[in-house]
Amino acid sequence: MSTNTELAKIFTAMATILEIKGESGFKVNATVKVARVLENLVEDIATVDKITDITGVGKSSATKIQEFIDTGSISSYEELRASIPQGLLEVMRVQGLGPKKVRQLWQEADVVDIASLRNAIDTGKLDNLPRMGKKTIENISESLNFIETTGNRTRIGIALPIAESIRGTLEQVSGVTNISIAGSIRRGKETIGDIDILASTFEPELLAKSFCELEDVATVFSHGETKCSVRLSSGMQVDLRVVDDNKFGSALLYFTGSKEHCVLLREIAISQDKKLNEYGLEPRNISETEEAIYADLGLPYLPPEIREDRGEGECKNTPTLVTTEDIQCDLHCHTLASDGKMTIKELAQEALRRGYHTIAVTDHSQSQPQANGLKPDRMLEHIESIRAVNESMKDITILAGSEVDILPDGSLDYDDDLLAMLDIVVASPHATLTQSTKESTKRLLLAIEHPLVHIIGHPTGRIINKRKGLEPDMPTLISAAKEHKTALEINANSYRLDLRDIHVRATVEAGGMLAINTDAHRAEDFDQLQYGILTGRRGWLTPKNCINCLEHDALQTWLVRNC
DNA sequence: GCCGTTTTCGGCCCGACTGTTTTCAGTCG
Repeated sequence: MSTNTELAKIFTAMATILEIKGESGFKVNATVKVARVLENLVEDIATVDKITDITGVGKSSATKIQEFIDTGSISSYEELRASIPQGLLEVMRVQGLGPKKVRQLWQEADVVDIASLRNAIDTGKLDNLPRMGKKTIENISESLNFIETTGNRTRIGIALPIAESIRGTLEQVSGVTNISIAGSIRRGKETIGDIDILASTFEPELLAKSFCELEDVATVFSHGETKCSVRLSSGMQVDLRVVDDNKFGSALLYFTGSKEHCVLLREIAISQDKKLNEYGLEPRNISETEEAIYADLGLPYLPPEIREDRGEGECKNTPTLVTTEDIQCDLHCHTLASDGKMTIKELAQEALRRGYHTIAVTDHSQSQPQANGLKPDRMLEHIESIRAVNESMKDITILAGSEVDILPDGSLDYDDDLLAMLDIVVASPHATLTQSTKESTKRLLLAIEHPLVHIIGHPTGRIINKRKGLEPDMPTLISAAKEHKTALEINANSYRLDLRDIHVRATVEAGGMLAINTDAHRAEDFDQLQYGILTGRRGWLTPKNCINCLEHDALQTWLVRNC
């Protein structure tokens, strides 16, 4: 785990412990903020000259961070950790339990972890506690069942289709005038905590009823006039908010978040003697559209994907972020030759159907036997087959390429003579993904510097919620990629989304090039593009930094630039 | 704990819903 990630976890834990101990909410918030800043930091915190120069990190936190860098631990954190049972941090994750109730459970019912909480419920130990009625205990018990069976946040590739389906169903309900997905799905985050739907309607009761009676609903948490919460049988929580039609913009802004972005906007409002909430921006009572609210605050329209309080408040103009319509080619796809399900021709026809001018066939190299990776002699035959199909199809260019393994020592899985015969080389790490930062940086650096490599495919090899992947020194890689004109891939597969958003942002700021590829194995995999686009947009990616947005001839020029 | 174009002290975003109360605390987003 990188130092930044480790420290972010420590500060998050510190904040939770402080909460349980009843410390000031402001102190808790400040600590949470330090954790967030560390999570979003691209460079290794150990390499930062003056830690207090980072906004949100003051003297006290900087001292703790420095202590961790020097010694590998933080004494005040260790003391804090020892002051409460460790299992209480887990208990805080139970829906409906906040710091006050957790403290009460601990001090008055000896609850120290999930198991003892379950036991306390089963033995009736909670029955006589103040403000702990039958319903509250029932709710805790139900949440406990849920946390015991699941846990992770949901990948956007799962959550977005569900959200779209719910939105589509509710849109048909009589009286609905406006309906939108909000929350972290609208912002395109790689994982989603719950689904937020915002609607306005002439018949709020009917909409709420329709929502709570959706086929997949397993539990109804709350069923109010303006807010309903349910859990689906899949475990996902869905919140529906109902607002007046003329307040839709301010409500959409509010419920899209992020929380940090909304705080930023309210602070900007306050500095202008205005007041912003989900009902609008006072004193001029602006609420109909998001655009009007941003305009009254003196800001350009900020797309949902960049609403993370990562500097968007400084924007003078709306950034021109990449869209799916800008994408003109896919440069990382598989066929039957390795582990894909399409022939070369089927792949090209699908690309044509999507309006692409170019498609790259990049099957696996020899070190991927489980994926039917091609030995050099098969690769040579495959190149011939690709050229033949390319000749036979008029309206699309089919590139003969390979997804070549970057071996653990940084060498490539084919020799240079073979690589030189290819139109495009995507070099990707697949195995030995537990290397140290030093080893993985060296490994990827060699591939970036290789003159025959065009793109580094899924640079870290992470699988969301499953595999951490490599943790190379990204600023070093980004700077080398710019220098050697090697593009870094955003693998659009929703399991991967690798590079992740903050590294895309760092690449864009460094002036480097990115690719957004679907890594398609079947025709429907092209639909994953939307997740890569969302990740790109979260990284402030513009079409001019994305090679998939190049016109046909410009792409050809880019491909031969180093050869 | 963090921050500063009135500030190095005194603020720090805000409203809905639930369950338990009988006027509101706690949680959530």
